[in-house]
Amino acid sequence: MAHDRELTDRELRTACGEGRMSHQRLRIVRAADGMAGTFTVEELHLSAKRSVPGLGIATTYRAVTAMASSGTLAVVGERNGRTLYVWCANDEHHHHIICTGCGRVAGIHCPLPEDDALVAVKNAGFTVTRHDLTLYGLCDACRKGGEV
Amino acid sequence: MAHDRELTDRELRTACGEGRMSHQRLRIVRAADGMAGTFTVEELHLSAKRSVPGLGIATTYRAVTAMASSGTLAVVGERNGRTLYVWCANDEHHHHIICTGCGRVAGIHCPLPEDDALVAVKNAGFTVTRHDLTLYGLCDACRKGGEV
DNA sequence: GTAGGTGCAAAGGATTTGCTTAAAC
DNA sequence: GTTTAAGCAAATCCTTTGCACCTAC
Repeated sequence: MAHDRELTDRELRTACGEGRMSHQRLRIVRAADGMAGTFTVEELHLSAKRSVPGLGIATTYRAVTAMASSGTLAVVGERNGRTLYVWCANDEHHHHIICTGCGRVAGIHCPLPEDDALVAVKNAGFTVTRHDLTLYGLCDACRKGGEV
Repeated sequence: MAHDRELTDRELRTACGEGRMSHQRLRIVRAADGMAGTFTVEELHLSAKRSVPGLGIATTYRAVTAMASSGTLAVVGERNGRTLYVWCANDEHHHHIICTGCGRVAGIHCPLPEDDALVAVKNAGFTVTRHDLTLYGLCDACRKGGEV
C-alpha cells in the first residue's frame, strides 16, 4: 500500500472532498490506498467489496469520481478500455512512472517549470495552465525477470 | 490544415501503415490533415463524408486506428467521453500544447531527455521506455477574447 | 429533519465486430 | 485470383443515471 500507516482523518476527509464520509466511501478510500500500483475501478471495487460485501459498483464509481476531483487519485492511462488510476494523495505537484510489466508506480519530480520548452511555448503565444506527464517503463524486478 | 500543400504519396502511404490505400482511407487521411486542431472520430467522419458521401463510421474508426498506429495521429486527451486526436505526421519526437479554448494545437520540443528527472527515475530502478506529455492552456486569441 | 449517499437495474453511448460485397494489389 | 477493406447493423461493455430507501451531519 501507499502508506505503511493508517490513513488519518484528515486524509480521509480530503479524499472524500466536500462529500459525506459514509461507511462505504471510507472503505473504498482505504482500499484505494491499499492497491498496489495502478488499478481499474473494477479492481478497486473487488478489493473494497472485501470490507463491504454488498457494495454496488455505482458507489465505487461515485467514490472514484470524488477522489479524482480531490486529487487523491490520478488517471494514468488506460488498459483495455478501462481507465487506470493511482493513489496520489501527495500535496505537491508531481508525476508518475508506471511499470508496464507489473503496474508498479513511483512518483517523480516535475521537470517542467525550469525548462526552456515552456518559455518557447509562451513565446508562441500560448499560456500554459496545466500539463499531463506520465512515464512508462520497466521497474528493476520486471527488467530482470522479463516483462510479463 | 496542418500543411499548406497536398500530402505526398509517401505521406499517404505512411499514414495507411501496412494497409491498403483504399479510396475511402485516402480521403479520411486527407480530411484528418485538414482538421483544425483537435478532433474526435465523429468530427473527422463528418468531414471525410463530404468527400465520400456513403462513408461508414466503422471505416473511419478503422482508419483512425491505422493512422494512430503509424504515428500519423496522436491521442491528446478526451472531450465528453470521446477520444481527441491531432494530426501528427512529424518524423521527430515531440509533444503538443492544446488550447482549451479553441482546440488549436502547436508542437513543442520534448524537454525530457536532458532532464535530471529521468536520471532520478533510472536511479530509482526504472528504465523509461516511453512517455506522454501534453500541455494545456490558452492561445493568444483565446486569452484575449476570453475562454469560450 | 434533510441533503446527500447507496444499491439495483436500466439506460447511455463510444467503439468494436460479424458478415456479405466490393475493390486493391 | 486473393486478400483486405467497406458498409451495415448488431453487439460490447464501461460508465452514468433514475429511483426508492437510508444515513451522515
